[in-house]
Amino acid sequence: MSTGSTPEATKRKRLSAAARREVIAAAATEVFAERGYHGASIEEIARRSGVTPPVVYDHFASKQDLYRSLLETHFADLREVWRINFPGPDPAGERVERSFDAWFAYVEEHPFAGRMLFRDTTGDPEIAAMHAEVAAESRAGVMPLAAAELGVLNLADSATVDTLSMFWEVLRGVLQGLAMWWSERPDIPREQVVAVAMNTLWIGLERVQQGEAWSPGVRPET
Amino acid sequence: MSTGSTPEATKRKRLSAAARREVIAAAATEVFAERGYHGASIEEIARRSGVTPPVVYDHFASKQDLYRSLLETHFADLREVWRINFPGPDPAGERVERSFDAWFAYVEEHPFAGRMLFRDTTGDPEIAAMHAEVAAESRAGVMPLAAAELGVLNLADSATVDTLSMFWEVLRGVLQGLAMWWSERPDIPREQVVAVAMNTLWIGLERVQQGEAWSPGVRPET
DNA sequence: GAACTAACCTAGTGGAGACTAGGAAACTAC
DNA sequence: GTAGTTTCCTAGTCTCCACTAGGTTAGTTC
Repeated sequence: MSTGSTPEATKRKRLSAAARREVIAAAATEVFAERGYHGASIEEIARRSGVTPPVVYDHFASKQDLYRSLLETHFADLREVWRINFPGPDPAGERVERSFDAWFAYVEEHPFAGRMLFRDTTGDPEIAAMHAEVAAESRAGVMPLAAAELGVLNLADSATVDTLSMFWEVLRGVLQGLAMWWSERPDIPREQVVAVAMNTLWIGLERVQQGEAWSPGVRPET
Repeated sequence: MSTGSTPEATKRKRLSAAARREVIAAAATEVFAERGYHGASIEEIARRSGVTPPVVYDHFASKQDLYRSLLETHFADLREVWRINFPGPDPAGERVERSFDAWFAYVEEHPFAGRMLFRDTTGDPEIAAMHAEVAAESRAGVMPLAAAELGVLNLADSATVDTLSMFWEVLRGVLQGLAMWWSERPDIPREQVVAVAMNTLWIGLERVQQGEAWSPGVRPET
C-alpha cells in the first residue's frame, strides 16, 4: 500500500483520476505525518506521488482541503474500529480488550495515518480548529459507548460529566502515547502493548466502577 | 508575569539586556505554544515583546536557538518538580499523589510552557530530534525514581525494560493529555484532575505491582 | 489515423518570513 | 554638556512555498 520514496528513475505512468487521487492521498498522509501541516510541502507530496505540484491541485482545492480530507478519512476509520468491536454481549473487559487490540492493529497497519492524527496539533489556528473539530466527532461517536459501561457513576451530575471527559482524555492519551511509542519499536508484539493498556487503563476504571477510588483525591471541594 | 498582547499604543521602554531577554523568552513561549515551531514567526514574537525582529537576534542566534533554549529551561523545571516531590519516606501512593499535584500545579502556573512542551512535535526533523533529545533527558531523570517502586518486576529481563518504557509512555500520555484538556477548562479544580490521574494510573500500577495483572493479555505468543 | 478528452507539465507570480547591515536614539560617566 | 556604550530601529535581501495560466502529450473513440 505504501508509496514509498520512488527512486526517481521510475517511468512516469498515467493513472486514472481516482487512482492518482489515492496515490496523492497516501503520499500526503506520509508527509503530513513526518513533517506536520506546516512542514509538509506540496512539492514533496507531489514528488512522492510521482507527479508535479499542479496535479495535486487537480484533485484537491488547496493544501487545507487536502489535509481536511485526510483527517476525516482516517478519523472515520478509527471510529469504525470502535463501532465494530466495542458493542456486544460479552463481559466489558473482553470487549475493551478486543477494541484495544483492533485499535492497535489499525495503527499498526496504517502507521502514517496514526502519526498524522496524533502528532500534529500545531500550525495556524485554522488547522488546529479543524483538527479539534474532527477529533470531537470521534469523541462524540465513541464516548457514549464507554459511558454506558460506567453506569455506576451518576450521569446527571455535571461534575461527573467533567470526570467522564477526563477519563476520555486519559484513554486518548494512553492509546495515542502508546501508539506513537510503539511505532518506533516495531519488534514489540501487539499483545504486549494491549496488555499494558489494559493493565493501566482498564483495571483502574474497573476499580473506580466498583467504588474503590483512590480516597485522598475524592474530597468534593476543599 | 505574562507579557500579554500589549495594545499597540504602549510607550516603548528601554530595558537591560537581561530583562529584554526574559521578555522575549516569555513571549516566544506563548507564540510557540499557540502556533508550534513552524507557525511561530519571529515578527510576532518580537511584537509581543514590544520590540522589532532584529532585537530578537541580539539575544538569540536563530529561531532554532531560541526554541532550544526554551525547551531546555522548561523541561528542566518539570524535572525539578519530580526530583523535589517524589523521593521520600512516605508511602508510594502519597508520594505519587504529591508529585502529580505539584506537576499539575506547575502547568497551571505556566500554561504556555506546558503547551509548548506537549503540543509541538512537528516541523522539520531537526526540531523533532531536538525535542526528542530534551524529552529523553527528562525521561532519564524521572524514570529511575519510578522504577525503584516497581521492584517486584524483574529489572534484568529485557521484556520488562520494554514494559517499563511503556508504563512511562502511559504516564506521560495521561499527564500531558490531562494537562492539555485542563488548560482549556480553568474552572476545574486541580484536585479533581489529580484524582483522575491517580484513579487511572496509580491504581492500575499498584495492582500490577501486586501481581494482579489483567490475565487474558499476558499470553506470551498467540 | 483523425478528433477528442483527460492527465500531466513548464514556467511563473506573489507573499511570507528568517535573517542582516548599518544607522539612530537613549542611557551612563565624566 | 560631551563621549562612549548599549539598546533598538529602518530598510532591505533572499529563500521557500502555495498556487495558477496555459500548453503538451498520452490514451480513447470512431
